[in-house]
Amino acid sequence: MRRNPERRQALIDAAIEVLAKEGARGLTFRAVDAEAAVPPGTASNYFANRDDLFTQVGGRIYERLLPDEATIARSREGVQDETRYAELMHELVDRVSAFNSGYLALLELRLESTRRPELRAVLTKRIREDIDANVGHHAASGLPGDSTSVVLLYLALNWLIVERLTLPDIFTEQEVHELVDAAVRRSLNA
Amino acid sequence: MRRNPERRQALIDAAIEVLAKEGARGLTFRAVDAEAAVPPGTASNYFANRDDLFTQVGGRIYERLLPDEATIARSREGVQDETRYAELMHELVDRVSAFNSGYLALLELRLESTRRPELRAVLTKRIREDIDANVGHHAASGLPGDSTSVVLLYLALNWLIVERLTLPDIFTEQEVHELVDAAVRRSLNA
DNA sequence: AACGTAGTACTACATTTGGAGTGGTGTCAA
DNA sequence: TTGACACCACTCCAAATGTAGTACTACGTT
Repeated sequence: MRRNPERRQALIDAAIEVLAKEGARGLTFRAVDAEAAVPPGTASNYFANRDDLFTQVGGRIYERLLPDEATIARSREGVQDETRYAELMHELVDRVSAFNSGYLALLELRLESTRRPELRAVLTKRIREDIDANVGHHAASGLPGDSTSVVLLYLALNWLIVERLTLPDIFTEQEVHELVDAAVRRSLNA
Repeated sequence: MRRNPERRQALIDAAIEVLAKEGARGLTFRAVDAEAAVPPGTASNYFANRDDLFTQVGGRIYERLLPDEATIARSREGVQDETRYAELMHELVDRVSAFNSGYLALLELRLESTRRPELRAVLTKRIREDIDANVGHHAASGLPGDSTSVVLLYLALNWLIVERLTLPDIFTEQEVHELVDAAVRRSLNA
């Protein structure tokens, strides 16, 4: 088992792209090698088996989807009212949609996790933490709404992103925009 | 190309199970043969190629997820108020969750459709029709809320089902129940 | 009632594909 | 000089495809 951490990370990031492009079943050592532009056989040296590869990707993917420090800091600026909330949610949807392959890869992982208990455990942990962090962050921010608002928004926006990424012709850009606004407005109404 | 319609349907239904169990990449002629308990090579005779198989499954899956006539008729009975609406949404979530493999298969198809234009066209058409039908049905029912309510509910409940099917430990049964109630209540608040 | 035919089911096989894993060699740096 | 890693090549294995050939069944014809 090789230990070079940069190379390992590069392989995992390549695996994310492969997942998005080829699907879970297409995530093979050889495909990762090709995507990362390293010689065939390399991924074999870095991951014990496919299960291991999936689990490591599951551990990493979430880091890449979350906003960075600067973005989080920026989100705390300005008046924290409903309009601001909507603005933040638009940014969120755009940011996630922009890292297209990351989100698709996460969906692939979710489906794959129905067959891989270890992966499921990793994802469950990460996602629970994320939801809790969102609720906590919201509570501390002074933004309107309660914890149920946060979760309802989480639900609606997630599917909106799925819809946009998998079947982009269902909703127009305009409709997506209006739906984000409506989701914010109505979620906040306790 | 064989024509026996019952056999074809049995193969497609088997394909749905395979999709849910093995994922999109695992949907092979041989796997369908095995799942349908027919001799190997049979599926080859019924579908021109994998693309054809995907497309035909995409055409059928939605029929199996939609409520039957009796259920629709029943949904129109009684007072059509917010409480009733919530009741119907609980039934919806339970019904879809119960046909577990169907919903997972649809998710697999969505992801696969990013790679198969023909499949994407079929799914887009079906899902547009479904959303429009829901909006129309809602308008005629006398239930409270506007068309945006219907779509927001569609978004939130879809992801709630995804969450429940792929990572069942994220929300408890109790939380799922409360989220459905909250989603109905808040979506209706224009 | 016997026959012929068409469509389908079943079986077997030849071929292709692609991936896993490993061992050997080269290279670089401590 | 030694150890860790990159690179490359080769073998083995598993699985799927598509089709050719045979058997069965139902139905229409005479």
